[in-house]
Amino acid sequence: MSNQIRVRIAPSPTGYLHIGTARTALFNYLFAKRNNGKFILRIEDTDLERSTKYYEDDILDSLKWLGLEWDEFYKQSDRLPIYTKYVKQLLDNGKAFWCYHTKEELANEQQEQMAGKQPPRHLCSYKGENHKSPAYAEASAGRQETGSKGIIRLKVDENSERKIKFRDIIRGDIEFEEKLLGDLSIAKDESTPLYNFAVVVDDYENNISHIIRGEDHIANTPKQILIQEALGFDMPQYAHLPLILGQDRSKMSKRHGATAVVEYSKLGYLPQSMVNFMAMLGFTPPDDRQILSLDELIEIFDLEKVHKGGAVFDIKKLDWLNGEYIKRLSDDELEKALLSGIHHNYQLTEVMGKPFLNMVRERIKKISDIKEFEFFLDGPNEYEKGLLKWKERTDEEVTGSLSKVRDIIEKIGTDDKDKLRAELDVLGKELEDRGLVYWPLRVALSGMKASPDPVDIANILGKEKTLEHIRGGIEKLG
RNA sequence: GCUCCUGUCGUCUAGCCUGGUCUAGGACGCAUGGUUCUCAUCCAUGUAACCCGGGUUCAAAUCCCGGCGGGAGCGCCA
Repeated sequence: MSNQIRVRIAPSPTGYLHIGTARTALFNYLFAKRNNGKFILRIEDTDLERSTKYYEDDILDSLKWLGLEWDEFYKQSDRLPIYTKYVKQLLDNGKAFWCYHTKEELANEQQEQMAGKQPPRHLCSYKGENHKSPAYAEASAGRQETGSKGIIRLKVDENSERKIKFRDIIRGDIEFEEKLLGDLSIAKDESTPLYNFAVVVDDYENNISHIIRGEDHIANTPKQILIQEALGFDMPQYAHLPLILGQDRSKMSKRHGATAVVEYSKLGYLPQSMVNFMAMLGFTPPDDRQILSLDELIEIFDLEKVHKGGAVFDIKKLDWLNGEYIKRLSDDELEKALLSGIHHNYQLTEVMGKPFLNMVRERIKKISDIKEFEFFLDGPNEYEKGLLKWKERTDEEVTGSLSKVRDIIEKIGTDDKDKLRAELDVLGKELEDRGLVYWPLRVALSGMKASPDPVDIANILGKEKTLEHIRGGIEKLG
C-alpha cells in the first residue's frame, strides 16, 4: 500500500475558502478519486496570530457544500511535537543553525542586492558559528547587539553549482540554481515551524504521493526539496496548476469581485455548477461536453492534460452553466433551493405549486434571481399607468379590453389554461389585436414590462388575485 | 532588480508531442432572424483567434532560433 495515491489540500484558516483554493481542492479530489487514492484535508494554522476557528469552519463547510469530502483530516497546531523533533534533528546534525539578524538587517540586505542587480537572498554570517540553541547565543555579545531573539535557518551552500531539478507533471522539467536560494528560514524556534518546513514534514508524515497545488508555489518547490534532502525524505511528485485570473489577467483577488466560495453560494450559484465551472478552468473533457457532474469528472480526469496557462474567471459563463443546472433540477430540489434562505437579497417564503416551479426554472440563472418574482406573493409593484398602454391604442380601448378579460375570467376562472388562452384568443380576434388583450393583462398582473406569459401568471395566482389585479389596472386608467 | 512559469476567437478551449485531413473545431458572450403580447426558453445563422520575425520543409498553429508580451514568486505569511 506504500505506493497508494495520497494527495492533500492545505488551506490556512486566515480567510474564507478562496475560489482558487477550492479549484486546487477539486483537482486533488478528482485525481485521488480517479486513482483510488486518498484525499486529505490539512489545516495549516501554524500562524496562530492570523488563524481563526471561524475561517476553519468556513473552509470545512465550503468544501462539504461543493461535495469534496475528505478521507483524512489533520491540523498543524495538533502536531507541534513532530516539528520540534525534526527541527532539533537538523540543529543537532549541523544542517540548521540559529540566525540573529534583525528584520531591518534582512530588509537592508535585500535592498542592496536588488539595487546591485543581485538575486535577493540571505547569506547568513552566523552560519559558520554553529549555534545550536539560543542559549548559546544569549551568552554571546552578538545577541544583545542585534536585538533579535533569533530564528532557525537551513544551511544552503551559496557557492553550489548544482541545479535543483524536479519534474512537474503538468509542466515538465523545472530547475533552479541552489546558490540563489540563500539560507532558508525554517522555524521561529524549536516548536514554531514556518511554512516551508511544516509542509515538508507533514507531507512526509502523511505519506503524500503527489503535491498538486497552485502555480504560485513553484518557487517554493526548490526550497522544500532542500529541506526534504536535509531530513532524508523522498521527493513526492509535483503538479502545479495554472492560476485563476481576473478580467485583467492578474491573479484573482477581491478587487475582481467575489473570491470566497461562500459568497457564490449566497449569490445563488449551485454547488454543481461551481464544481463544473472550476473544473473547466484548467481542464477540458476529451469530448465536447460542457455539463459534467463531479462523478463524470472523476471518470475522465487526467492530471497530465491540465492546462499550463492561467484562466480568466468569466462570470457570464458561470451564469449560463448555473442556469443549465437549474433547468435540470427536480421540483423538490428547486423548491428546496428557493426556500433555503441562503440567498441574501430576497427570501421567498412559499412556493406556489408546480406551475410556479416550472415557470421559474426556465427563467432564472441564479437562485437569487427569484426576487424578480416577488410580485407573485406581494402583488405587482407600483407601476406607471402608461405601462398598460398598448402601442397606439387609447386608454378607453385598453380599459375595454381589460374589462372583457375580467368578464371572461369571472366566468371561466384560471384553472384551465388552455380554455383561458382559447377565450383570450377569441377576444383578440374580435379586437383584431392580440397584443391589446395580452399586454395590458400581463402588465396588470406583473407590473413589469418584461414578465412571463400572463396566462401562466393568472393560472398560478388563481381567480381571485387575478381579478383583483385586473381591477387595479382598470382603476389606474381611471 | 533577480528567478521561474506562460502565450490559439472578447472569454473557456480543441488541435501542437506523432508537420499535410486546419479555407483552425466546440462552448460562453455578442449580433441577426424564427416562434411571440413582452421577457426568458428553444431553434437557425452569423461574428471573431494561431504574439512578432527568421529558419527547416514540397508543406508549420504544429519543429528550431531570436525577439516581444502576460503572469507569479522573491517574509521571522501561508
